[in-house]
Amino acid sequence: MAKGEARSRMVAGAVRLLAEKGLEGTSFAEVLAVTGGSRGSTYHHFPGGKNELIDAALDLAGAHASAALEAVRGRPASEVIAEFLALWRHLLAATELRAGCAVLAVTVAADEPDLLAHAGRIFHDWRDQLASLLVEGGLEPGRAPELAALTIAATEGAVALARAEKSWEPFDLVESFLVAETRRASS
Amino acid sequence: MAKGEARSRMVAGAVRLLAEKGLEGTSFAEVLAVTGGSRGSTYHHFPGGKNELIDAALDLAGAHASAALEAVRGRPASEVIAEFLALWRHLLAATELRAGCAVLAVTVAADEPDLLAHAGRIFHDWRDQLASLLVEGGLEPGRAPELAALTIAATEGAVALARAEKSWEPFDLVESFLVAETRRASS
DNA sequence: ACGTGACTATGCAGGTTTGCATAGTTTTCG
DNA sequence: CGAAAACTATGCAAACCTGCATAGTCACGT
Repeated sequence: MAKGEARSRMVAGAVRLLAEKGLEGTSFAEVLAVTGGSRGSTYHHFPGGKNELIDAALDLAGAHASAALEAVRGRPASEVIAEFLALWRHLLAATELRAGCAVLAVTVAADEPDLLAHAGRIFHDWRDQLASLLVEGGLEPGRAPELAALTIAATEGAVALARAEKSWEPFDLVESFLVAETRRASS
Repeated sequence: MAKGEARSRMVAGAVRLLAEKGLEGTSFAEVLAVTGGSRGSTYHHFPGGKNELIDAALDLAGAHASAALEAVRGRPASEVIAEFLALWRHLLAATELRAGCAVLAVTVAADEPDLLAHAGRIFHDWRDQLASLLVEGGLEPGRAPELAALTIAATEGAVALARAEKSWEPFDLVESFLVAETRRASS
């Protein structure tokens, strides 16, 4: 195995487990059962213990969405919003509505203030980045922070509702509203 | 102590702990530390174990919001939306942005399908009830399911973002948009 | 008064989790 | 080649959780 690959696989596995089973369901034992690593090397890869694993997973999840958004910089605002929703649609589809957002999972179960603050930074970064993309996509600058916050909040909630209800309906309704509203506001 | 009071107190304590510490943070030990009951009587009050406690907590949390909504039946749609948001604003204010939604906490951490389905039923009931209130409040019936789903999803997300960022900004932005949009759509 | 059901008090068993120790193996690089 | 660094393998301790057992106490109704 290449250098550091075991660590990377564990971090990716932690993101998946956070999304599907929540923070407490993301134990080292579960992560290793998914990634196949060795129990004894956990504190070699993560001297900071579980918090270091979760921190790395939050960064990976945050960077994943951030990179996907950056790929549509310059496109019309409604396409930017559609891309953000497509990210979550793919996650729901790939897991048959079983997975949600890893950052949200940490937010609602965080026992340590550090983890909660880390999740908060990622949400804040997403809002800033999305607002900037919306402005570049033709949205009136004064409305961008509002629509960015609404989109992220509504999408996170819609993913959770779809998971719990085991139905695409909440997600579909929220998606069509957000895309239509953005089109109206940026035309 | 009156008959059944210990049980009721434990259920209420479970709602608070779910909102602040998530599903796994809501252990019998934690609940009893908050409500003051006795460890030995847990399986007297809850023969079904922890799942019975969480089920009861979900019902209480669901009924609480449902009753508050029912109290504004007949009022204009924008006031109905404002009331729903006020529910969560009070929770955030009372806990200095530390608590969130108990139903969402179960959704993202549920290990048992039964608990997830129970959370889903509550979300679905909220959507149905809110849509009906919006129609009675003057909203065009075709738009009610969409606006109900958007409001619940966006509010759940906004509460989570506000908690994580320790800032009222996401909640304020989402609230002002939803109220304004409802006013536009129902005038 | 008395019995029954509701409740308390204490404790235990089996499992899981984190964090670490100790020893052995593989990889990498000079 | 040879040594250092990276990694594996196994296991252990302290803490926690759930679920239950056992015994004792209180309250209420008849």
